[in-house]
Amino acid sequence: MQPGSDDAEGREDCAPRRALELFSAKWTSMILHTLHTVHDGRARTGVLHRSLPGLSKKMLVQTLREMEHSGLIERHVESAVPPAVRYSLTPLGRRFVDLVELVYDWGRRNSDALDELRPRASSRRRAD
Amino acid sequence: MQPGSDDAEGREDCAPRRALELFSAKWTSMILHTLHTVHDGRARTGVLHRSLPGLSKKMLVQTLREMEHSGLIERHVESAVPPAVRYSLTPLGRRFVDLVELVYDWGRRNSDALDELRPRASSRRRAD
DNA sequence: CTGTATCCGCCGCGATACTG
DNA sequence: CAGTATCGCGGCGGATACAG
Repeated sequence: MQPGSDDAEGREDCAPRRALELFSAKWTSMILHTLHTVHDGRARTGVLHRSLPGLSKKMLVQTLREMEHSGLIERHVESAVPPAVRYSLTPLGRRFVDLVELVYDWGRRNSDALDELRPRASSRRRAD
Repeated sequence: MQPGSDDAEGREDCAPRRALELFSAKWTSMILHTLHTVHDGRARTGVLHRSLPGLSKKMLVQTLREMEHSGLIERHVESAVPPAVRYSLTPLGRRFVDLVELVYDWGRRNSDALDELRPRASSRRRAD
């Protein structure tokens, strides 16, 4: 698929597509959720990292960069030595978190249906 | 990260996590959206495929399998020769589509903020 | 503490060919 | 038309080492 051509079902839906992309990023939603509910919208890198056990440092930083670039969070350097950096939600980030929380709520409401199977996205060997 | 240990911030949040996984699957939401809004919740494979220009056949079928396994859709073989298969939303699928539509709406409402930047997930060489 | 750079295995995903 | 199998590449993401 060429970079010049559109990718799927027309351009008029590109904004919703961007919203889906935000959710597709593996850790974005969880980082935002943690930042919002655990740290009240503002936290230092290390603290955030410790709140997300399965997340490697590399992915944390990389995702934070993307989130910053997407306008979901802001990066504040509070001291240079020793380095102290805090990340906080932007207005867009706060609006997106609301959506993320809706997804979390949906998951909780449908936990019984979701627990019944193992979806195991991709590369499954058998439907068993 | 070991398979035996939990992966992030505890198990009590596994259902929300599953919900996020559903969104993380690249095409699931769009297929569901198309199936729901364009085909009224029920469509044949080829028709669905033609409604999603950027999606390869392989990914379509693979994603449909996963969605079926996740309980979002049902597969109906309506005739064997020539093969005619239809996919339709399950109750869970219908509930999930509602959520997907919320995300689409959110994207449309925030299209101005989303259009201002190119998030380009991963492997970016420069911040602008 | 915060962040970058490099190496590298794994697999997501498209292209192609084939079955019924 | 619906689906599977195989190959191949690009990049996701972990581990490690390094810098300020």
